[in-house]
Amino acid sequence: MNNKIIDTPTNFIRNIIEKNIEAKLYENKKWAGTPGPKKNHTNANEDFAKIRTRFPPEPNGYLHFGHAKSIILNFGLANDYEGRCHLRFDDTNPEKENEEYAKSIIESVLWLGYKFQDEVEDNLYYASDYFDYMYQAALVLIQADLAYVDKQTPEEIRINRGTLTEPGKDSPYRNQSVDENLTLFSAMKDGKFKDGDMVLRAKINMASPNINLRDPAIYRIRHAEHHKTGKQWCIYPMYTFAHPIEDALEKITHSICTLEFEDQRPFYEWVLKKLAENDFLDKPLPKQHEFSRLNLTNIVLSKRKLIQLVEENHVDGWDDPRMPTLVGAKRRGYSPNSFKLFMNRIGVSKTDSLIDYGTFEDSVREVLNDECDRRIAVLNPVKLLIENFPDDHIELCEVPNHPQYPERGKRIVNLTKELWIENEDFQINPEPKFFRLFPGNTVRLRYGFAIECTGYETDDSGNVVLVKCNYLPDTKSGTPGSDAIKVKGNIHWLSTKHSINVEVRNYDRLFNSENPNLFDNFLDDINVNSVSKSDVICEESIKNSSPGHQFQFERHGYYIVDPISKANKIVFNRTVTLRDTWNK
RNA sequence: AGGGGAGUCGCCAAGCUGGUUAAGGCACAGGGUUUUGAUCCCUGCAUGCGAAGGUUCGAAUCCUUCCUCCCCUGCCA
Repeated sequence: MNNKIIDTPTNFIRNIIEKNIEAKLYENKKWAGTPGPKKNHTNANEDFAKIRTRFPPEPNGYLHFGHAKSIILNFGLANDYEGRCHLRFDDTNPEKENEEYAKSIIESVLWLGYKFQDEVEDNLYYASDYFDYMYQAALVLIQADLAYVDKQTPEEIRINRGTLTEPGKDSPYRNQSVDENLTLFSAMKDGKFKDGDMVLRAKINMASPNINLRDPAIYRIRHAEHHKTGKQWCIYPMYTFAHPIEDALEKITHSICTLEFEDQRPFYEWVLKKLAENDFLDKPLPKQHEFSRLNLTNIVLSKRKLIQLVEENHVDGWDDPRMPTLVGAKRRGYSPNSFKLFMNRIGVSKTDSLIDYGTFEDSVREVLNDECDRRIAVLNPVKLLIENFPDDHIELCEVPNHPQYPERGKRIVNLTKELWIENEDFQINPEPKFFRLFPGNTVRLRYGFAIECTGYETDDSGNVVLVKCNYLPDTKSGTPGSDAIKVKGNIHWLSTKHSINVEVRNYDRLFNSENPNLFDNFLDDINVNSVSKSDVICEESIKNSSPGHQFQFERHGYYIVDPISKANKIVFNRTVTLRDTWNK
């Protein structure tokens, strides 16, 4: 089990890294201990980290399952190849980002079990900490006549960019002098212009078949307050310009992103190459590699749609256990190891894929089977009366916490004359192959006695309200006589006098169809029955559990104590049911 | 239509500098163990690698043509 979580199968990125290491690409890689341009690193020692990767979220939302894939990939690579993985906030757009998101992101990465700060170094970074460097990098490009300030309106820029099949047209400002560009860019920085008045553009090729190379904008004017730098800046670098620089300053070796950035790679390389040629950055330069993003059935993972679900109250907040966010997963009981096992199972490639949600749930079951102690709960109770049982007798039954791990200990559950059993465990007229309770049949009360069903009572509408039985005195579990009688059925039970009520919340898929994104409006596909609440009977030992405690309710599934639980009312979220092949 | 990617079993995914019978996982089917119809353990599961040609003693791996799907025309990331 552990090995399945730790041992990651090979993939194309690991192959690249191994080839790079073998080619001694990073033998003389310098690292000053903190990020910086070439002058900071040249006299530093060789980097002790064999490779460096990074997870670079924008702090404008909560992390979701897709991010988990990236986190596990990047941190996993660093761990496996004696490297380091940086957590870097890509906060280059002041209008969308804030500290609350950043805080939650940090918590989620830690929750998954990854560290970016230790006694050796602190690798928590903000792109906004590099704004000075980025400004310098822009100046380097302008001075090399590789960037210019464009006074065209956004509309003009759009029109002159051309189309997918037609080349663009050069801006009338494209051949401004270096001095003019320097003056203008400086004025931009000093707040002399309004948002959108002008923009700094890289000078590459307006006729490139790759639209991303048609003089992309690299700096824009935004008179906005930044969550980290306040009002210090009114110009901000674009992602496409900032990202390669961030990577290079941090001496990242492998910059791993999703497929939609493939077209961007030539520009990523252009920026690095030009800045290295002009002595701003040192080698080895980072290399970008792209993998396909995670797609799962019956959920949505686009940030826009997740925001909509929350803001329009289709769910109860970002951490609603139905949400495919990491904060939601935590409440739902999807443990970090579940994610790791799942990611190892699906692998990393460049193929577009759509993975069945059931595959994820299977990984959850496999991990939770090991991680969770067992408890007893009767979800849908009906009374069972043991007619030949002494009225006030309490039989103490030893119950193991985990059938495969005796070292996890045992607990005592009280057996009495009147019990709760599962409604589904009794049938008046048993269907074929049903081997639980029915009149005349013998089953075992799990960890207790074998019983024989002697009859039942119904109410006026024919519902069974009481099942009657006799117990077989010499059959108690763990005693020599217990094996004397063989039964096929094994049902769980709880004493009506020694049990407590708890609330259980059952969750189902948030969307009805495999791919809600195919709907004109994905909300039309929402599953209106994705949550149901019920009161259930639980064994007494559960009352000392606190939020985050997770159990398997035997024969049912995995459940986790929710933070909204009160002392007198514990609330459980159902993580996932057990596999059930009975109905197949 | 221009550019960039991808197509190997129901779902993933190795292999792809050509050379044993095309790894592995999940799912599925059958059998065994089991005081959870759970877990666990066995066994089975692509003469086939998007299609058609070609090169070769030999091709999923090389060449040609074709087909399908995804991404790109933000002063978002």
